Amino acid sequence: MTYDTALAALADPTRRAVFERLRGGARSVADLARGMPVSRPAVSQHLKALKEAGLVRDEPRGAARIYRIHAEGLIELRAWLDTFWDDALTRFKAHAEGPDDDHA
Amino acid sequence: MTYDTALAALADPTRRAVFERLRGGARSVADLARGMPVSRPAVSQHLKALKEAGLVRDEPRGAARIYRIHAEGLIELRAWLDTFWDDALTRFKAHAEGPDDDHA
DNA sequence: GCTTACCGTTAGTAATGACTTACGATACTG
DNA sequence: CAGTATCGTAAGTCATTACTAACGGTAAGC
Repeated sequence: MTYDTALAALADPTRRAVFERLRGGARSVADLARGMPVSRPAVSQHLKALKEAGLVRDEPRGAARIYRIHAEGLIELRAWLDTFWDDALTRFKAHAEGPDDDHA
Repeated sequence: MTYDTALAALADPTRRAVFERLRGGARSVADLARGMPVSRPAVSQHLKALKEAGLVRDEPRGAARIYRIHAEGLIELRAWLDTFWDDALTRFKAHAEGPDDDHA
């Protein structure tokens, strides 16, 4: 999976809430949907998007499917964010050593 | 700014491309828009969204406005991502020390 | 085998967001 | 002061997305 699919998957507030609900451990769709302001099929659709983004994994357990967070799916996103820190740090060092040249 | 606004701001492919174009240094709207598949006002709108998310800053330079990346705007998003790593690490440790209990 | 529980998908609807064109405002130059 | 360059915004259009209701499939229990 790539960071752009992870970003897009996490951008939706409801989908992100579904994702965050999984922090407490693996849960079923019905379990997740309880207490949420949207219907169970909507939660199922969001879980599908999170799965396609590589952020969650599921496994069958009887008629239910148990979903859990797949933290590895966030690796690329985190690495991408870090490149901006590296940029800022490089720029800071260059500034400390001499005049800043904005355009490479 | 909060991580949810940063996520939403970066989720759009075109807006993210605008953001990434700024890695090379501060640039004007017209400069950024050159070579992009959308119009200059569209780039301006995206820059507005990035600014509201705290991801870029601008300054006037004559009739032009110069935009540059504000990496500090990514702090909260990075911290939020790290909490998932912390969760995974905690869970791994607990697993190594004894039976895994999925539900807290 | 019927009932219950669970869930993914489809089709339809409504809301949202991305983009464009046009326009007016600001800054700079001659 | 007129012309040029730059840019943000408004209004309109269109595509995309989130959500619902309904349905059919699977698994388990009796």
